[in-house]
Amino acid sequence: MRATINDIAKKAGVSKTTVSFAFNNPDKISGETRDRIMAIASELGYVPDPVARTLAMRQTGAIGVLLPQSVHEVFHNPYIAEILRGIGYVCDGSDVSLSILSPQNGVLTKTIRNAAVDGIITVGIGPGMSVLELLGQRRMPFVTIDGGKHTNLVNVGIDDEAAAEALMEEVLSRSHRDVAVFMLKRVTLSETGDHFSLTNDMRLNGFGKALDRYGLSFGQYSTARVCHTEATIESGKEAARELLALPRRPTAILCLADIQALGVYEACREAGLSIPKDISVVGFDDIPSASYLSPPLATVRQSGFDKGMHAARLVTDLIAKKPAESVCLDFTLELRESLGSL
Amino acid sequence: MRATINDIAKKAGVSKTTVSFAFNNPDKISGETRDRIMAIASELGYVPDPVARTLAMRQTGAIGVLLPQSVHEVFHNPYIAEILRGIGYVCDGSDVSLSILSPQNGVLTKTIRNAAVDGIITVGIGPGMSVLELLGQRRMPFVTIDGGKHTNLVNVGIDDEAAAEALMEEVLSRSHRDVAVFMLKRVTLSETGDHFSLTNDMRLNGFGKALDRYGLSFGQYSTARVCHTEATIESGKEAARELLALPRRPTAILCLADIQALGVYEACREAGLSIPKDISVVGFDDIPSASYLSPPLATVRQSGFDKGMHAARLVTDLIAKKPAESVCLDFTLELRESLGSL
DNA sequence: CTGTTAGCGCATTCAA
DNA sequence: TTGAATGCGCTAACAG
Repeated sequence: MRATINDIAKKAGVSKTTVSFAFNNPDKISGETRDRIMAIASELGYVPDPVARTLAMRQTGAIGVLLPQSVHEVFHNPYIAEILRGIGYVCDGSDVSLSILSPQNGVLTKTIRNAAVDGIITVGIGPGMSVLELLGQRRMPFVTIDGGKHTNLVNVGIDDEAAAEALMEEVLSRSHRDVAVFMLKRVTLSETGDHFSLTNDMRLNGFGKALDRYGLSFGQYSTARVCHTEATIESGKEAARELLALPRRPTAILCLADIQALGVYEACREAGLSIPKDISVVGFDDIPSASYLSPPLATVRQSGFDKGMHAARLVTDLIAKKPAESVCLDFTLELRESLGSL
Repeated sequence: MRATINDIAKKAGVSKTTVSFAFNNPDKISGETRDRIMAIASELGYVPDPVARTLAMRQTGAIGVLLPQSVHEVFHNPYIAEILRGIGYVCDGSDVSLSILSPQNGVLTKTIRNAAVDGIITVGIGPGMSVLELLGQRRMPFVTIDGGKHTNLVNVGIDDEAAAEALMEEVLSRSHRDVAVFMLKRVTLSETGDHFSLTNDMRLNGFGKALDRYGLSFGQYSTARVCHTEATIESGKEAARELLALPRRPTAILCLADIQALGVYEACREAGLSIPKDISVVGFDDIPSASYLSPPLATVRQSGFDKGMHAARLVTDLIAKKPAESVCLDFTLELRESLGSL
């Protein structure tokens, strides 16, 4: 068995308190006893148990990032990586570590109950979802990213509707009338069948507004259609393949995640189509590689790093019982070459 | 204050055990008492405290990934993301969660001591480093990724030396004689000034072997030079800029991380150089976007996903007291267009 | 099926 | 400066 604080105390002929002080409040004891204790500790390979420590101090020194996707999917998505990078930037500077909280057995409930963290940042989970109730039940400080606007909810995000509307406007103003939108598939969150689709819905609204101005609308028989896809290269490729095989293929594809665009590019290459001459492609997020593609990908730039950074600061404040308020960040259109005129 | 198991027990007129069973061993008590307890629990918003649970059960249900880089840097590197994806793949299937363990205050020592995890996977940390000793001191099961070969160390990696040698051979066989290698900067691990550079050194050895066959060698005045860089786009760009400004610029740049190549591409674009006509660029890792660049990046393909997956399985075995042995994975050369002949 | 009891390993208040 | 005692919240062996 591993040595415990008792073993050290006994061997050093002091009490547990003294040993504890040696590690946590060195100034409170004489340098001599401290040295003796530390020597014995290192001899016996003693290291204070983090869990017991956590229980006694009632704080873990970790924050969790709650994601509706599997861990496997999470690290597949460069945009989420950007968010994590922003969160990490704050963690690095404040001695807290990061826990990835993903569904266990496809369900988030258990994950939340078992999470040993001081606070949580959710990504893509909105109000009205049982998950957030559970968080409240645990009296867990939390901040949402892309969780939608809502009073008494601290959220970090952009105006997705406005961003989508602006993007679609650019597409339509270039005479495209036959467009396809790659939505992100909804995800099951708990046994009660929760879904997440907040930003998706907001963006759809935005697209709709712009379409409306041009007398267009989404629909089975219209020329604006929605494809349900995942935020992966493969899914983008697959969906694009289907579209490109249609007798009358769309002239523009809008991906709700840049990462899908990589797949679309490949599908176009396979089909011998040139971007943007034969077909236009636009994305959303502006992941790092977007501008390195050829042609560079037109997209909506929203800083995942900033989102993460703000969220991490806010949850840190919340943990310290300081007040925190929602943040709405800016977005910008990056109209690169992949979007052309008809 | 949050309700505890005692509050529930008291209010339900049962003992703590019964409440505990209601949550963990529902079959051990009558359905009736269970329902009553759960009703009271949800009424009082009771959720078993994960930390106390962990202390009592002596297992956290989490594994940690120990990285010598800051969290911020970690999520900047697509290759590490691939490793994490592999680890995540195993986690998703076995109900364990993932903790990112990065240096605190630039030092890993504290991180290791405070890590509340059942096992650890290190990335880029090798034998002879104090970090591993500390891990042993904590009796913590661990597996290294890219930690080098060593008896009594469970490691997952590839034959870096052979991979580097093969890569350099391809470059030299295409008549390049003036090559630059972008090494990865060493990193400080602890107060005692630990460094990590295992895979780097192995690869340098491999490069050297190939160079040797052509009568070349690294050196200040030779035509094979080493640049110390970080694994980021920016660092790659910066280093490339300097090289391209030289009176006699190299004809080939070898990046030890694909991500740097993105920066090199950009620097070449700025300088009006075409790849591979004016200069060749090769990488290492084969990150997802490598094949989407234009021209596609020549590189050494090693599967980060597989590394992560194997390491996670091994550490899981170790935690379960099962035996585990090192794994050496394959690599393959992806000789894409960015590598040309002189 | 349920209750009693004893830890799990450490932090910390209060006395000495 | 040090020590004894108490609590953190839960699990699990054992007894009934």
